[in-house]
Amino acid sequence: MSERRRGAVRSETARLAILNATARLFAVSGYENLAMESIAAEAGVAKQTIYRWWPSKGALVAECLLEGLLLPERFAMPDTGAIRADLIAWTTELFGILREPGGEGILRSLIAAATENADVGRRLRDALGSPGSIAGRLSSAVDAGQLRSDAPLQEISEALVGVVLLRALSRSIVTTGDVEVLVDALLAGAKR
Amino acid sequence: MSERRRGAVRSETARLAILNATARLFAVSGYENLAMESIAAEAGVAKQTIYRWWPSKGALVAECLLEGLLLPERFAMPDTGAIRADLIAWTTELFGILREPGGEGILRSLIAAATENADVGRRLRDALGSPGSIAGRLSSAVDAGQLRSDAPLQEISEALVGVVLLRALSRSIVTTGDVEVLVDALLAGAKR
Amino acid sequence: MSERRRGAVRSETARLAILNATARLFAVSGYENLAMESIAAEAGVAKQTIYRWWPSKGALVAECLLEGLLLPERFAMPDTGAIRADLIAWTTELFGILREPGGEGILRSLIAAATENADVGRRLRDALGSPGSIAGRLSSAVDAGQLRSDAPLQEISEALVGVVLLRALSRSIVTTGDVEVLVDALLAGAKR
Amino acid sequence: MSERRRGAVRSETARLAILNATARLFAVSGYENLAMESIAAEAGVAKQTIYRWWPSKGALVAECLLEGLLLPERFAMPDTGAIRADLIAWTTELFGILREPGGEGILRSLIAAATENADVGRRLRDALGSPGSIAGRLSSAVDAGQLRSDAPLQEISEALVGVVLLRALSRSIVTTGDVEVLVDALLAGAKR
DNA sequence: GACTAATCGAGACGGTACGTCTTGTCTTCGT
DNA sequence: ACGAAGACAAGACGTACCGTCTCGATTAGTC
Repeated sequence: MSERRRGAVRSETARLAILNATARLFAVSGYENLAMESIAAEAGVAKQTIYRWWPSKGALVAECLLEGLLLPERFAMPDTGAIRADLIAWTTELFGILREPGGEGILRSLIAAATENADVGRRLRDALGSPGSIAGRLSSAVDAGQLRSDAPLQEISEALVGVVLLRALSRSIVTTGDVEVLVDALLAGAKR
Repeated sequence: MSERRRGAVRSETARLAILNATARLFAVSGYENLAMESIAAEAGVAKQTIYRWWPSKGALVAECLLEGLLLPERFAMPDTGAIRADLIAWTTELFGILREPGGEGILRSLIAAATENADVGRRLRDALGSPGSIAGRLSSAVDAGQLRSDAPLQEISEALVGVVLLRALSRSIVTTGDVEVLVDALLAGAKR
Repeated sequence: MSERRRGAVRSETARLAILNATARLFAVSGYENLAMESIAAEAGVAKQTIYRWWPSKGALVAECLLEGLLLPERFAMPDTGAIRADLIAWTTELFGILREPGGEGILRSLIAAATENADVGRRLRDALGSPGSIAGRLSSAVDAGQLRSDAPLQEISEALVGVVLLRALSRSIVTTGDVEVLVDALLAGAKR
Repeated sequence: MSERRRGAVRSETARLAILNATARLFAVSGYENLAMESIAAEAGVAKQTIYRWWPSKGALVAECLLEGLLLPERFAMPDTGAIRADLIAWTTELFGILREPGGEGILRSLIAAATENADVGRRLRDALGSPGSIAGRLSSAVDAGQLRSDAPLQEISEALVGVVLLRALSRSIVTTGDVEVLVDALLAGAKR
């Protein structure tokens, strides 16, 4: 016996307008200067419609992140068979955000969001180093016999992403050579 | 002809009261909920006295950080001669913040401050992995012949600290075993 | 050819639930703090069901007033034959509202409703000084030869009620003696 | 020894801007539609500056009333020596508000304000029938021997004002003849 | 019995205003 | 000149209601 719901159904139009407005304003203003009132105005939506479905700015940004609206879609891990080259390519891409105009700000804004909202934190880690990307690639390298079967894949993933975060926070200049050194340092103990 | 300044001189009492009030409230409320008005009230000082000397909340927190008022004082790098054991001890200490009640919040608050203020970012990196601590220890291990002379010391430092940040942001549970695996992974390629 | 309407008929249950909920909440909250949403909730009714039948809060309160749900039922004008005594008794009863705990608030709330809604205004005047009560009693006193036939009955009625309103608005303390003085003042010119 | 205050002093400019903005918007919108945000905007003032000094819209309107910004300044009681003529002139003036375009709305708005705020109620009574005006005039008529010394001056005053309020609430049409009838009815028992 | 309309409870929606909070500047007086 | 006290403009916060609309269920004539 189904417990029938009653009343109007959630408007998908409004939901998408809100998420898109959030993504657009996030890119422009960053997390700190992102105002719920502006999101509502930009989305052509009442503030209460946002608060009805998301408890906080953090949760809203988290959902944007999950929907892939905040970060470029290019973080697919390549798989050419050569694990070192693939990692370097991927990490270079990742560091690339920091080199773009405004890219550093976006990443720092995401970090700021993550400090406020646990979901953003988890999704940030996953988005950058998700099972589908880095960890998966590493374990397929294990299968291919390129890495030792007891290599600390998780730690290597986290270290790579962690360095990116630290560089974003400390406003360090990122050079192209850094990537190779870092990848080699991390792979050193994992190679066969 | 002396270029003597005139008028009252900056009150050291007020300065210390402000810094201490900031540190106290920071520990209680975190960075986001830290209000300048509360700091002024807590310090028994006028708001203008804060703004006269610090341009923003971020700068104020940065100075607290620099003065060692925000983080426990125990991050001195040990030097027993055994680089692996020393790194494990130090990293365990570092991860220890995350395991303490409220410690995770403090670290996340510092990260939040770093996203807003470049000084905090730089000082956070230095406080956790400063030349005087980890980098210095690593280079003395090189001198002692324990690590290769071309070992990527900077990258190892940053990876260690980066992992701590990532764990703080993603609210991952930190186990004691993680530290050894991480240190071994990072030292693998650096050992002689 | 019957012009009969089709479809479900208006629910009397709902209508009564709404009126009763309105009366109940009006007594508790007053007119200003009376929310349509609360009425709907209290009545177990959808908001639309209210708006389908009443155009506004004012109209709803007006109907409550008309149905006698808002004011005590005791404003029947006595008719003992002695016009002065009857008027004093009735006016005392009227002033009595102001002396009861909360009664002043109810009257003020009705005045507030009257400022917004013409119907409430008219019904308030009629409810307090309707032909069936004060004006009728006065004209029967004329018939009985107690009052002059050209006595300004309407003005006397309005003055009595007006004084009650003014006292309610100005939060004046009402004493028992006031009533006699007032009635005598108003009857003075009307007596034979 | 004076307990000297410190800090900036209240800005008279802001105070006047707020009161004038309130009076202007009150005349246009009435009490119900008078928004604190509009007042702040119209006055070029922060909302907090209003709330710092007045606890509510009612209190703000009360002060406007006290400063004579809401009602025309013409309610001075004439004193030609003839009490009946003076009373008729004054009451006609008073009823005049109701005959003006918008005047009825202003009076009803004031009544609405009075239902919310005790000060407005008291000041409304005083503004319309203050000791300086009607009650004073009546007692000088007593001195002049035109009225009996035991005439219920207070009740006559209140009845006059009360009728005006009732007419405003019930949207009754006010004719010129009404005034004379009313005044005569009230003076009847007071004359020598 | 199918069709058509109107009602109902539920509740999402775009809006407006609320009263509070914090920021960073400015003003006043005392030291 | 500096400090405390604190008023100020600006503007975001999250909440409360408004009146409208959408949804599916139900009810009552009409065909």
